Amino acid sequence: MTHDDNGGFDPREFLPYLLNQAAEASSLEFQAIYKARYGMLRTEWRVLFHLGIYGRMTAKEIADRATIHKTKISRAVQKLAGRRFLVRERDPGDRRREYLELTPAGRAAYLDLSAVASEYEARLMAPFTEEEAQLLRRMLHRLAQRPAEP
Amino acid sequence: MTHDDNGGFDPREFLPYLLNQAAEASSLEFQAIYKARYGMLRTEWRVLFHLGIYGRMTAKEIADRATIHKTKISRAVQKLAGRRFLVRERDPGDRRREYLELTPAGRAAYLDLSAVASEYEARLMAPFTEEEAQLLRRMLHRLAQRPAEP
DNA sequence: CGCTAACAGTTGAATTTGTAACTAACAAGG
DNA sequence: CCTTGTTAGTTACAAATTCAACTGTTAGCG
Repeated sequence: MTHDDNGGFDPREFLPYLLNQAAEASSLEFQAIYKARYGMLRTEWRVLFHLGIYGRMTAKEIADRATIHKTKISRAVQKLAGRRFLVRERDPGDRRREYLELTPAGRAAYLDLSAVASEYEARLMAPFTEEEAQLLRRMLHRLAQRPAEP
Repeated sequence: MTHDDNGGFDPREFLPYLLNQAAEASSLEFQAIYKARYGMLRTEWRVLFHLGIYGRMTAKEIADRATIHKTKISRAVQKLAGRRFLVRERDPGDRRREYLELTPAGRAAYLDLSAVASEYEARLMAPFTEEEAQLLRRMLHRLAQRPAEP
């Protein structure tokens, strides 16, 4: 043997690595769609989706829900506002905060893309049974919880 | 309701999104370790691991096995070589190719990190049964297969 | 009040990544 | 040999991401 045998540890079976590969592969195709149709980046459609689903909210709220850094949100919001997909409105009660809301154009894009996402997801899950799919979701949710800092 | 209800579609349940969150959360802690101890980036430790496990091989072989773009490999190899974690040796039979091999320092880093990775993985999987863990792996492998282009 | 700390959001500079084009080496057919 | 095509690996430039510092605003508290 020309190399170490470290107890059968295989980097291709390392969970964070596997998760990464699956995540990348599974977003590739969908990414191509929102990029081609609306020139959006990933963070942009995430913001769009959050506003589409939950309605009017601030950048901070989106950042917390989606666990996206605030600078990414800030830049995504700028682009979406520039394309008239959303409007910003300062909160009169707390002038640091700014409410974001989709315009009709933004809503149309959201509806279009969420329909595509739905079909896409169905195709991704097609090889699995309903039980498997549910278990997968549960496990991913569990893994996504960041361990608390002391 | 102040927003659209799009057939119950929730971005937080969208599979590519969930995979991403889980992947990010699960690599965060480990990333901090190899970054702090060895100043490595993700691609760098992947290259290190591959060489540690499979021994001497070329950049192309690593790229194929790990599905990492060759430019990333190239830059990772440069950094690892600069830190004397690996040595490069041109193949006399085909002078385009270059064999990569860990130095003792590289091997030490690999052994250290693979031990950490092993424990880390065990902790990640601890909440699940053995059957669940195996199913998760199978599903991730399946999802990671990119659909063939026509 | 008046001071300090915290917060929402933005910006600029440094890193990192992605895309394309490039060099150097080999291979195969005429 | 000599073109044409392919491969391994590198580099240059643009795009995206990260990190730190910044503005403006509110909150807490002596």
